[in-house]
Amino acid sequence: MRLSKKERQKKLTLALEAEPFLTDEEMARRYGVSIQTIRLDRMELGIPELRGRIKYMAEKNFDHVRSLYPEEVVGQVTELKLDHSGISLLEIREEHVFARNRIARGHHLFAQANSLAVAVVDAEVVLTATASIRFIRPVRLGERCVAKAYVTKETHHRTQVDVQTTVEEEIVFQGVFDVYRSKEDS
Amino acid sequence: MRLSKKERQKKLTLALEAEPFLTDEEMARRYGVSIQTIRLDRMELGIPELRGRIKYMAEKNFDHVRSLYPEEVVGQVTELKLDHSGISLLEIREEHVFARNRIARGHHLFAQANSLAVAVVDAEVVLTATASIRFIRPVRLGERCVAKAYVTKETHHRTQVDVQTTVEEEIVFQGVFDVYRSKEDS
DNA sequence: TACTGAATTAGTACTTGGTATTAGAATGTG
DNA sequence: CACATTCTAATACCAAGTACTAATTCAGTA
Repeated sequence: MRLSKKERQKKLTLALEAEPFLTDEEMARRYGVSIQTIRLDRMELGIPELRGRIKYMAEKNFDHVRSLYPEEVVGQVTELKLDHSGISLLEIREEHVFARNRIARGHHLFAQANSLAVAVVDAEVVLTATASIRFIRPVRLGERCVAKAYVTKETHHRTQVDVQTTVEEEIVFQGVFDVYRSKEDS
Repeated sequence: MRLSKKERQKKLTLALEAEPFLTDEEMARRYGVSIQTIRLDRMELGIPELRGRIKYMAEKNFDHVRSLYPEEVVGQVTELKLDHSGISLLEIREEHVFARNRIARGHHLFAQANSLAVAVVDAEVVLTATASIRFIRPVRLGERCVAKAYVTKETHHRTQVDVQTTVEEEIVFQGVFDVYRSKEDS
């Protein structure tokens, strides 16, 4: 057997997220099933036909020009004491959450914490080596995440940074980052 | 006399600028001419058909949105066996690296691994609970990261997923994700 | 007024990427 | 084995066209 129905449907969903301009024919070819099967899949998943998807996107573009900027650093750094501590702020917006349940994807919280951990270390090259993290409770759309980082240990080429992220004083994320650094800035 | 050819064609051009989603039929109705006349007009003016216009807009929108919006699942999922394993691909591009040294920011590798770990788990709600990760060697601009995820343990509401990311067979990242799930799909 | 050329309309065959529906075949499971 | 699920096939139909041919209408003029 090639793929289970479920797997194919999941792949199909993911594929269409990345490439919404695929025809049923092309998808049938990719997964080695008939075009009818793909159509049944779309029915079950409630995915509209190609022309519908295209039109939806075109309309979104036409009357709702989006102006989102790619963030340079994840979160807004509000305080920074090099080699000591730092604070950053991240408000959870649409682009951070799962569409289904509006819960923030873990990697955004990680990204906030990680980039802060890297930012507090004062060196030319700073890279995360290892990290141990906990997502303590789900974070929802609209919540403001405050990440606080503290340098807890420093050895030859390593720095340990503890990060704690809170939403309204409640801890939602914890991480210990072991960061590698070299060519220390003076 | 209704309108001269020139006048009609000028109006038509303007109308389509304001409302690009008009069918030939609708335009024919508006100007009181036959559908064939409208088609001849479009030919002469080099205006593509409705579906072409829509698609063009959708593509513009897609490129625009995609470059600004973080992808749903980070990386391209190429294989997926639910509750068993999965593979995803991520090519490191400009937006993933530090400008200074062109080394990928850790959180992108994490995001690839994390979203893959979440994707392989077959349940309605899937959230990362904890993770323990290691960045084994820096990944550079242009390198192709292949993340392989395997489910290694399953308990009541938890699934453990091990992810290993390689670049040309060389391990660059390792992570153990402890994933919470609920309301299993039937 | 009849003629000419441009403009318009009509009609047919064909295309893409589907929907909607019915029916049958293949596969997996109790 | 029987049965259900899953998959494939086949047909009729649709929108919104392209491509092409042919006929008709109109406007100006010789």
